[in-house]
Formats: sequence, C-alpha cells, structure tokens
Amino acid sequence: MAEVHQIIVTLNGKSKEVDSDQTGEQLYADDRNVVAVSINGVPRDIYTPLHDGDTVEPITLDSPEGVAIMRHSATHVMAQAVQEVFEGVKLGIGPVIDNGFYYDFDVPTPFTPDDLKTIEKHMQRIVKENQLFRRRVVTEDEARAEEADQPYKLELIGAKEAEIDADAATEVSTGELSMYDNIRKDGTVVWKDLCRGPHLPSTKYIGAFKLQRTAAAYWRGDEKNPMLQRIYGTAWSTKEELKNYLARLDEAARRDHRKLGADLDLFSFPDEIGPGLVVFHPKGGTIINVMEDYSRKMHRRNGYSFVQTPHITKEGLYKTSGHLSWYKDGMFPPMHLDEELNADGSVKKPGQDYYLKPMNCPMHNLIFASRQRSYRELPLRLFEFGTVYRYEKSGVVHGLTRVRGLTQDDSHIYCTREQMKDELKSILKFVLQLLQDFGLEDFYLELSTKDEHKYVGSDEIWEEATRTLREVGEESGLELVDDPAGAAFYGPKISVQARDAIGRTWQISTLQLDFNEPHLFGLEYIDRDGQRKEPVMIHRALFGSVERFFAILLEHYAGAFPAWLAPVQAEGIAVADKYNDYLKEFFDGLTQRDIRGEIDYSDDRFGKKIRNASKQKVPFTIIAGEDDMQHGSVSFRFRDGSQLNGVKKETAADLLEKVCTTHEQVNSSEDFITVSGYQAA
RNA sequence: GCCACUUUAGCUCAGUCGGUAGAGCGUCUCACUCGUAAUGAGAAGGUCGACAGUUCGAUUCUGUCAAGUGGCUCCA
Repeated sequence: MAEVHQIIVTLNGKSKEVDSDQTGEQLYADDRNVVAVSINGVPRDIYTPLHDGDTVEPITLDSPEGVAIMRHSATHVMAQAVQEVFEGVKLGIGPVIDNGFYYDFDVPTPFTPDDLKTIEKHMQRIVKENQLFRRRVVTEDEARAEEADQPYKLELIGAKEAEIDADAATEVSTGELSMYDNIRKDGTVVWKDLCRGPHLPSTKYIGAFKLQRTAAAYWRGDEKNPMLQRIYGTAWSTKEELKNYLARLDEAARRDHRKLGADLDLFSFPDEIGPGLVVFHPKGGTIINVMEDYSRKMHRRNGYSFVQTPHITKEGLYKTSGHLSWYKDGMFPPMHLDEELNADGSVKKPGQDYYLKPMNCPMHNLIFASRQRSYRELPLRLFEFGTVYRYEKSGVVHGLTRVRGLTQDDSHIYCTREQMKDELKSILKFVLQLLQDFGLEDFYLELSTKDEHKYVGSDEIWEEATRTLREVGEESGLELVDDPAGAAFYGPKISVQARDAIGRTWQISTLQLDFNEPHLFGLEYIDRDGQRKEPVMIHRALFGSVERFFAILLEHYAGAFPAWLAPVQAEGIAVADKYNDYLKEFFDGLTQRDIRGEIDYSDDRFGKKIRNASKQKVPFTIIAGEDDMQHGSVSFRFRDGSQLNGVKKETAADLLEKVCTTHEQVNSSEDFITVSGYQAA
C-alpha cells in the first residue's frame, strides 16, 4: 500500500489540498450525477488516481461529454450481451456516434430482428446487475495474450498509430493499451474488452437505450475486408430524452422527401423506367420550372453565357478528359454504332462507341476551343442545365438525392490565374445568395483536398489551388470543414453540404478548381502580350443536382413551400357549386397575373375541400360563398387556419400577386398583412 | 457491388398452419348544394413483384431474378 500524503489539486477551479489516495469517487461522492472526471483536460474514469498539481473537473451525465461516455459504456454492454447470448462472436470496434453507438461483430449468422430484442433484454439484465467498469493497463504482449481469440483486436494492437482511424481509436490509444473489466458485485470478472476508455463507474448509470437496427459494414471500412454485422443503438440519460429522440425520428420520417413526393403528387420512379430515374408529375414539374426560372435569371445577372450540349458523345471526348480511365465503372456502358461486317463476319467498318454523358465539362471545353480566344473574353462563363447519366451502384440509389439521371445547373468558367480568386469569391457570394433566397440555413462548407492515390497534375498546382480555395472559404465566414483526400482527380473543391430530414448530409453546391483539363484539351487564349496562355478552369454547380436540391427543399419545408415555389399557389373553394362561376371569374384574372391557381370542382362538401387543400399544403385557399358574392369579395384561408374574409376582388388579386412573388413565408393572416401591406376597409 | 430486411387494390395495411383474398382511405356513379380538416348509399378495382421448382393444387414452401428500405463501400 502506497503511503498516503497530501497533494494539491485544482478542483472545480479552486486549489485544494487532498489526501493522495482520494479520487473523483470520493471528491464527488455527494453528486450522483458525476460519472467521470476531466484530469488536466483529459476525460478519465472517476477512480483515476490524482497527482500533485492536477486540475480536476467533474463530468456529469447530463453533459455532452458524460452522455458520450455513457453511450460508449452502453456499447460495451451490448458487446457483452452479444458474446453471452451467441457463440463464437469476434469483436470489431464499438465507437460512439451522434445520438448513440454501434458495435461491429463477426458472427456465423447475421442477426435477426428477434435477436435484437433478445440482446436488448440481456443488456437490461447487465445494467440491472450494476457491474463495475474497471480499467487495467496492459503491455502489448499481455493484450495479445488476452485477446488471442479475437483476430480483429489483435490487428488493432499491432496497428501503427497512423493506421488507426478515429473510430478505431476508441479501442486502442497511442500511449498505452488498456483493458476494461466488467465486475459483478461478488468480484467476479464477467467480461472484458480492449478499450481506451473512459467509462461510467458502473452499468447502472446507463440511462435509457434502444437497439435500432442491424447493418453490415466492412472491417475498417475497406471493401476488400470481411463484412461484419453492425448493431446500431441509441442511448440517452433519461427515458424522457429517449422518447423525445424517437419522436424526432418519427417526425423526420414524415418529412422524408420520398413520402412527401408521393403524398403531394410531385414525382415518382416508375419500375418500367428503371432505378434512379425520376419522372416529375405536373406539380413537381412546376416547382422545377420555378427553380430553373430563378436560376436562369440569376445567371443572366451574374454574367453567364447560356449554352446547350447533347446527351451522348463519342468515347474520344472522355478519353481526352481522362474521365473514362477514372470513372468508367460509374458510366453507363457504351452504344456501339455504325459497325459493318463483311459476309465472313470480319469487320468491314469498325464503328464507334458512344456514351451517355456523365458530366458536361468536356463539351463546354469544345465550345471554348471552337475558335481563338482573347484575354478580353475572360472570364468566360458557360452555363447550361445539363442532364447527365451516371451508373450509380445499385445499393446507393436513394430517392432524389442519389439518382442515375440528373440535371446540373452546371457552369465552367475559363479565366486567368489572376482572375481566379475574385471569380471564386463571386461564385461563393452567388451561392450564398441562392441558398438564402431558397430559405436554406442549415449548411456548411467542406474543403476537399488531394487524394495521394488519385490525382493528376503537379504538387505546386494543387497547393496553389487548395490555398486559394481555403482563403475564399475562410473569408466567407462560414463553417469550413476539412475533407482530406476528398478531391476529384483533377483538382480540389469547396462544396456546400446540407442536411436532410434525418440528419444525413448531402452535397449541394460544388466549386472545383481544375488546372488539368485545360491542358488535356489544349485550351488557350491570346494574352495582351500576344502570347498563347492556358486558362484556369472552374467547375461549379449551385443547386448541384436540381433533383437533389428539390429533395432538400421538400424536406426543409416539409412540403409547405413558400408561395413563390408552391405548385398551386391559390386553391379555389366555393361554398356550394352555384358559386363556382363567380370563383372562376376571379381565378381567370389570377391566371392573367401568372398566379398558379386551381379550383376544386369535385363534388366533395365544403369541409372536405378545405381539408384536402390543407393536406396539399396550398399556401392560400380562396373561398367564395353567398356573402362574398353579395359584396364582390373573396375570403382567404391560410396554412395555420387563420382567415381574412371579405377582401374585395381587385384588392385580393393585387395582394396575391405580391405574396406569390416574395421569397418570404406567408403562413398566417398576420404574415399576409405584413408582407402584402393589406389594410382592411 | 456487399450484408440484412421488405414486396398483397392507386395509398396504408390485414390475411391464408398450401385449397387463387379483405379493411380503411382514394377512384367512379347517384343523391345531398352545404361558410372553414372526412355527407350518405352503391360500384369498380388484385395473374398476392416476376420466373422456375416441389405439390393433386403455390399468393403461402424452396430457388433465381427484379424493385424498394436500412447500413457499408463508392459518389467526376
């Protein structure tokens, strides 16, 4: 037993003299909420011995750090349960993720939904037993001996620091190896796992958890490695928080763009056409049109030239650009055309391979190269809504966010190196204006840099491009996240990432520098000194994919689009059939003002029509009955159910025109009055 | 592409321990003509995802394929 002496620690910001055998366990004994301690800024188990001069802070179960520790302990409990319920389970890794945790297992047969229930019950028992988590430092040899029958753990023990990714780092730390033992009340060690920690004092601190689903994942995220079975779970400090989280998931499912797309009759994916190929119905088509009209207007204002290019091309174009060698697997296979054979089957005329275009840039390059260019023309900004086809792997196709046929608001900008930075800055400004006009707020920038295994061009060029992009990104003042090795082979990029209803992030805008393609295509301009020079090329798309952007909008608004985007802006409902003609006259006037209106002529009753308009999330319901007809007026009903009755017809049309062109949300009578400036007579 | 799961009427779903099916909503017809989220009655609507196999008989069991869902890998 080490001799007890006095040490000085900084406890909760105050210097304090304590016995050297004291730990967080004693120091925070009166606070049941403290589950771990931060020692000199590093989270550690609560019973970690203290040293002279240490700074100690409590980590509570209701803090983000505490919840993460709890989730990490929960995944240990899950792994223990799986190993106790099933034979021959090999453990992968079990990190904490947003809202929960997972653990990867190598098991003889994949888990079934019933297995999840069994495991969950077993976990409840372990939690109830209040097993202690105890840390034990081991040498590499000891760790190897203890994990002798766990091949994945052995691999981690042997891995060099540089080979460990963030998730695996929760298992092994760089400094020392440690095992965590689960100990019953009677002192028996019932389970152990190689782990860096820290953990809860014991299992009973695990609040409320639920196993959510099973999935498969490649060991260490590599396709060539074996596939492990992953179980995802969620864990929260209290039952209440778990309940709220599950309710949030339900709510998110309700605003899933795939569901809303069907409910609101916007688009579908007919089996007859093929996976990942969307058809937009009239209402969806209207929204796409509004988006494109907006985009065209803004591109005109920002000095872009409009071009149009075909959907297929001979293969040579993509050989020149290099795409065919880098992305052939992602392209639809070629059509072999114009081949002629002799009677004996030998080739008389070899024919040509044509590909559906997976991107537009090579075609724009050809437009640039169609004649000699002067420095006076730069920057030259070529724009089109280019529809491209990509053979996405079957498992990745997902609603409108990952499709096989998509339309990009695509532009390629040719400029000098000197113009490059200003051009990038103005594009980023353009993007932010666009996102603001569409009402999107939840997004961040991502800087994708060179993949050492997949790039062309010199290091100097990459460095300059990356530096420029970083400067522009940082100057924007937005959150800028690094995405190492995420760049395309021809250059680095900045992208705008947005979240969908259930928190998955999707790339929308992309802004890529390319020092490579101009060279491959031999692009050049004549500079003021008469010399031929190579332009810099910028690839950029602001919506990214029109389809994906549509999906993000649909989820963002849960189908209740602002009026300027709504497919039907005004729905006419007569109190009874005999007022239909009166209403029609008013709506004919709206059509002349480019307001998208329709009248519900069905034989449903009034109340039912209101209900239907409401379910379709139409911003303005226009009602007419006896009162209105007497006074030459119509009545407004808004999304929140509020009303504005007896508005004179001419005034009503003027007001509608105003609120249908503004980008502001008008969901109530108050919004309407504010935005339209309406003053009741 | 990989792993698991799913596929029954337009939609949401029930059902058949192997004997070719049912509800609600929607659609259509008729009546009702109505002032703010479901009027009533009636009718139509299904080779039970496709194709094989087992069986006297398959929507049900088995296999293959297709499509979808959740992940993994990928995403110019």
